[in-house]
Amino acid sequence: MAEPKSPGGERFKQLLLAKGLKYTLERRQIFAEVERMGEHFDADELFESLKKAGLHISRDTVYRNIPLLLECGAIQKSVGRGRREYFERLGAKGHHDHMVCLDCGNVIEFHSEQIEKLQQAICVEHGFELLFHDHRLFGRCQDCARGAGKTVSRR
Amino acid sequence: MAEPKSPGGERFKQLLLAKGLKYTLERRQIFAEVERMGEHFDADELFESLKKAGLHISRDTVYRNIPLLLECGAIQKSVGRGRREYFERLGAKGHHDHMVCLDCGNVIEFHSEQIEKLQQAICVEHGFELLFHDHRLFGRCQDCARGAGKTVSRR
DNA sequence: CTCAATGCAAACCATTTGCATGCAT
DNA sequence: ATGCATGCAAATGGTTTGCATTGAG
Repeated sequence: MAEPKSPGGERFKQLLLAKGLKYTLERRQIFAEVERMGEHFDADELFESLKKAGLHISRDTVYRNIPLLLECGAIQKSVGRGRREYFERLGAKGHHDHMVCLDCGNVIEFHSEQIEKLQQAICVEHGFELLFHDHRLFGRCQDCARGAGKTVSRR
Repeated sequence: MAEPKSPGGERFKQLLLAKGLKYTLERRQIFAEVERMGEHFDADELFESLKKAGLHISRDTVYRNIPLLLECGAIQKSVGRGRREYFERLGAKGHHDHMVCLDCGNVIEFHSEQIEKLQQAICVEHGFELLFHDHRLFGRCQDCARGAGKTVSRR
């Protein structure tokens, strides 16, 4: 099996190396699958995807490697429905954050270079090494704000 | 015990009435406790708070009433660390955000007026009515960064 | 060769649900 | 009276962990 050539793959490998962790076949496969995944997914969907691809990697291994994927910036936490933790691939599209409509559940993506920079500056101030972040704005989207407060649908 | 005089309390009562639900002592107490809670909390913290207040309301009842609190706008979903669902009192003032150390779990608070303003501006751009937000930075705090990264401690 | 990674199964634990009883309406 | 609400206990289900085995370095 070929070495991953994507820049993300390199970063993943570097992280493992730097931490003295092993660059196993499973990790390569999980990483590769992430790059094939849709934009949003949860741990179980990733696991199912691997299974469908004919690989036999246990769900546990997927779970155990998610922190590493987060740390190397391959994925970021995302907004999910229900109890599951949702993730999001950080592809060519790059990093972005979310506005979540509390009424209809709709998610709008946004990105602000300025905010990213301020964030980074704050971390430097505190001697904090920033690995990834989670920035969500909750409120009402244009449509729902117009339609004005009916029942607040949960879930 | 006096009737709740807060506007939120009225709204809560109205909602129950409108739905043909009962305005029980427990519901009154839960609601009152929410108004005394800090800005962010989870179901269990709310339950513990009630217990500390000398009331004997079961955890289940707290859980069962959270949807109603959401619906009447007393609280909104927030995001917290770990597996628990976090909530946030609406109308709470003085929002601050957090840096979470992935190694030691330590939480550092920060606040940036500039970021808040940029956030607000982005929302206006999208016609999004911002109610509250969640902004967390994950990484390694000064102490842990110095001690250098070995184990990927989760949690 | 050594220690970390994996798979399996069992454990966890926040949240949910079924059921009998208890109250608000 | 009527039927939703509560408390208890047991169930759920996503995630985590212990342990024996495998495999990367």
